[in-house]
Amino acid sequence: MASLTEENYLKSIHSLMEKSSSAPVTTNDLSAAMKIKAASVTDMLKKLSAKKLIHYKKYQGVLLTHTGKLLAISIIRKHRLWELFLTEKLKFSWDQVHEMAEELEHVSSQQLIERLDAFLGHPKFDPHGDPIPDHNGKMADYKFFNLSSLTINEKGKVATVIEQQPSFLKHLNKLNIKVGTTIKVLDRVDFDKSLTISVGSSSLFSISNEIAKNILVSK
Amino acid sequence: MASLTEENYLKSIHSLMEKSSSAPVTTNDLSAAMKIKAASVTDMLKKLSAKKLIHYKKYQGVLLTHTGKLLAISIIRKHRLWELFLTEKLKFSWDQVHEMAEELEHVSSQQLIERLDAFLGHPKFDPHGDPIPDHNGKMADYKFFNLSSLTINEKGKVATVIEQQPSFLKHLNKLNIKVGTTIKVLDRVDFDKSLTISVGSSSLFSISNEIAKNILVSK
DNA sequence: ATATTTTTTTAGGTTACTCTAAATTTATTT
DNA sequence: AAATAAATTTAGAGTAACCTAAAAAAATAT
Repeated sequence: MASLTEENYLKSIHSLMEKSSSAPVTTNDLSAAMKIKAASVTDMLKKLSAKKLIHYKKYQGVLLTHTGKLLAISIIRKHRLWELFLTEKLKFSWDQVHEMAEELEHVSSQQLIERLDAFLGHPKFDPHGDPIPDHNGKMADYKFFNLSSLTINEKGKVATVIEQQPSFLKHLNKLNIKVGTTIKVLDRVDFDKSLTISVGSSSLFSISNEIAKNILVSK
Repeated sequence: MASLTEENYLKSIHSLMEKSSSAPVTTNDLSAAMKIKAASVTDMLKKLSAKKLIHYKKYQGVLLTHTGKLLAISIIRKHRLWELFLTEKLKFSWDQVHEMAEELEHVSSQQLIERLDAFLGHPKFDPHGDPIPDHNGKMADYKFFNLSSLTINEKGKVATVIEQQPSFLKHLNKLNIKVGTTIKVLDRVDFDKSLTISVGSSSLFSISNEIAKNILVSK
């Protein structure tokens, strides 16, 4: 239906709309975000408008139509599920996966993405803490932060975890880490990215990056 | 380096070369196989020749150069690994996976495919019994057949299995099925594709399609 | 309120890949 | 070995997505 290029435009429009509090997205915004010249953007906007995926009036910027938004969200869903697959199953670190997911998200099969979702256990957040839309496009309208991304002395409240295996959850129990626990990052070892953290108001210990990157916190 | 389209041409040339015992592949062969008009094929052959991926002389057909062959094999490697991922991890049946793999094989990251290979346990054969090239491009030069693809009254000798989990292998032990065992398909139930088979010269019983499709035989 | 700057669009061009129709080369038949 | 048929290539054109340069509209400044 929509070409790979069209999908990328829709995705960019969506993400710019999210940032700038639902104001119309301008041609220049898109040009800058996508690194494509404004004149080319105009061409594509006409095309997307003809397909009724965006609302577009000359010189007035764009908004997604309902259909356009659904399509954009379905691409975001694919992107985030693939990112999670890459980190959780193929053991990539969460800073390596974006570009690969940019390619994988355009694989068209709907069935594939539903099976992937099931394979991953219907996850709610990607490795960056961004919510994964469900197959109806519904998702949490907030974002968490990866514990391993906090700066030193930053605090966070545990919101959810990525890895859901019993062995991992049991380990968290042992460390007294559960949803709602406040964690403060006190130090980070450059070599292996392991963290020294304080949990709650008392205990203080070190955890590996492997563990940290599976914990999502709110700030 | 090579575009998606170029990759598809190389792949087609390779597979036609395999079939027709290394005779040069003709423009018409490619045109038929790829469903692209002969005139367009000629254009692309010039382009691939300029890139030194094929040996091409007007009216004489084409052969892959060394570089071209390596590239073709690397795409086949990706294709077959993705097929195996789709059947083994996402539980697709082996007749559903070809088209999806056609898309996935063009995802460019080399690292991704190496990790996928490791995740799948460095498999040697895809769900159709075709050998999977290793990361140097080496592979077995023969093909097996999936037990579930045999026709009734056909016999096969067990060559290898796809699923390598201990629980599966233990089950095969119980059934007295091992590499070298001769299996004859006596009946197939339409409803669930389960098979009635005779194993060796004596026992006769029924196995599910789930099991059959993980067994590769030579005829 | 006019002049200037910025943004956006139009006009015309390029590249990759495809097509049809016509011309050329090779293969086959008599 | 010439005539015919089949395969292949050339020529010319179309589409998608991009570009630069120039024109037009909107926003900003004086």
